[in-house]
Amino acid sequence: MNVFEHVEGLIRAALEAMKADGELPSDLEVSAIEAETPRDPSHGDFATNAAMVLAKKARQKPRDIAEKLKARLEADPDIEGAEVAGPGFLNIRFKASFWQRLVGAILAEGETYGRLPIGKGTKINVEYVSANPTGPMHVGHCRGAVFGDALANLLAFAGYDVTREYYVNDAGNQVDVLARSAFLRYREALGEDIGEIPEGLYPGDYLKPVGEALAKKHGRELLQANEDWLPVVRQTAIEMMMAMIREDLAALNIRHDVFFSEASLIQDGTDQVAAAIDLLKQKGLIYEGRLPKPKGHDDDEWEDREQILFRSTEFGDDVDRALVKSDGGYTYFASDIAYHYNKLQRGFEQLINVFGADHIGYISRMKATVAALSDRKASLDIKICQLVKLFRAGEPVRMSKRAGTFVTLRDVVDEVGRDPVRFMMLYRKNDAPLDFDFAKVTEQSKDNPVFYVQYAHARIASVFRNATQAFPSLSTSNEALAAADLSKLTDPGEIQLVKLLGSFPRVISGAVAAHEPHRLAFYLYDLAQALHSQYNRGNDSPHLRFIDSNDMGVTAARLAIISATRQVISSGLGVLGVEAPNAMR
RNA sequence: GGUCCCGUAGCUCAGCUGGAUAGAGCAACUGCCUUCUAAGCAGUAGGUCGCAGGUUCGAAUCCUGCCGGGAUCGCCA
Repeated sequence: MNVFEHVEGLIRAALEAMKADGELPSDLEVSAIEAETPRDPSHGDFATNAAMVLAKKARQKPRDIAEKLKARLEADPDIEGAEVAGPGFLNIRFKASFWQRLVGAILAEGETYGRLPIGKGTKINVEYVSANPTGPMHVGHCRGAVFGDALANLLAFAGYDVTREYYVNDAGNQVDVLARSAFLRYREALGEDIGEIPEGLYPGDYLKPVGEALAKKHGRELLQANEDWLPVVRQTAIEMMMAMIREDLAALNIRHDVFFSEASLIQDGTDQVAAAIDLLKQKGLIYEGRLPKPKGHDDDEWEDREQILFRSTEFGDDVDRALVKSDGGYTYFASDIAYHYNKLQRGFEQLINVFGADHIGYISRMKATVAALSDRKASLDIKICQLVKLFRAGEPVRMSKRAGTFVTLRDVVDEVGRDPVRFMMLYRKNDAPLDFDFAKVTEQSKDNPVFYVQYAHARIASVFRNATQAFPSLSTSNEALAAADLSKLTDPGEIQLVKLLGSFPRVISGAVAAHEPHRLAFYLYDLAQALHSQYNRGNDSPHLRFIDSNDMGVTAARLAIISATRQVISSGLGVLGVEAPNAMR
């Protein structure tokens, strides 16, 4: 049950009735009206802008429409009353019985509460992380990883058919550099003194195991003068790097469905890059020409040359893009075109890419690509995760790959734990920069929203443990609690909590539409706050405690509320990929 | 110089794609522990939503121009 849809339905029905009775023009379009929760609780449970939205087309004053709508709605048995306010708002107040019933409805829906049928099985591809397989992931990758994963969870929760995908950049220069770096470690593993790792190669110790594995498997047979060994070493190195990356992701509870190899685009005699470019050529979007020299930095290496270009400007990009390098190979962008063509061919109607802030400049060309390849039919949304600044007790953590002082994703997860990392990464809008302080994230206090939300869940579990002791005969299943006499729920704080539970589906639908999981994190914080608040009222006023040892009936009704609350917190944390514990340590 | 993001309370940030008197957490001040786990709660104080125009019943939100901060700027991945 989605209370907002329910209320909007009531309003639309009332408007239709008004049309039928001639109070509104019969051809009036009514779909734009909305119900929302007023900021000020004294304005009632819901406010609708219907009168103001319709006033112009109906050629009536907003307040007049609102008055007529008020009369219609007040006939509804669930509605306590309505008032016309301000320029034409209609504030609607529901009876307590309506909210009491909602508790039962949420319990009846159980785990499916909030799982809106928005996605309807739409095939959607979420590509995230996609870190180069040349070393361990650093903290910068962490945010995109968590964000992408939570977004994928969110979409799945809302009924999309989600594929979680990782694009492996296993072609091109960087993986050759990786191979050469690993080859040095191989020689080292065979007993050679390799000295300092030369500039331009990867110096990290993490390649030592690769060298050892190569030595073990191949002995000395790779020691050749020419570089025939390169493909072998490269493949082993990439495989071992990807294994390491998968492990790191698993530490964050992240598992992708597809690891898509860039190299596979041009393997086994097929050239998907050429095929994708051919398609664009057929659409008249490929031509040979010159690009203007980019301003801003004066490099002497600029070479004005005739090259093969994709007319991305036709789809909103600010300059056409090169597809073939001066050495004859495809550009990275050309591979990207092929890769996204491949995604489209696999039947995805919607694509989402999660990028780091350093890729902002690629948004318009990628959108142009998908628009061109799909004749503007498929949608591509690109979510940017801004940089994460690390702090340790207020001091920024300086990182340098050379000095070996860069902080890996694994370091962070091992130090502060999976749940705090995930929640903190999500407790901020994705395109806002994030300060991540080890001290604060590790602190188990109210300063830290993770524990605050988890504690609400644990506290409910604790109350249930106590309740079954106080009333051994009381059945605490959702079914039994839903059947309790919920009319005993009359305290304003209790009703307030129910109202908040009622807005869960709306939070989900908003977060899904905007592709913004952080909204859910903030909602859960609010919900936890309402729970703690009501719990604490019981300290000041014992008759408000969830457990009234003299009254099993009222206890059952209150357990119904907090059981529904537990359900929503559990579902919400589940989407965020954070554990919902039954006890805090 | 071009493009994109950000600018909201002393600090860190929300603000439900245009709604009413702009919210939360820290920090400050005032209360509350023989507790259904105080890892908490209630309250007070704190804002010209960067600036100036525009769009309309209505703008923190949309448009334009400035100011300030950041990212990025053929062929690299």
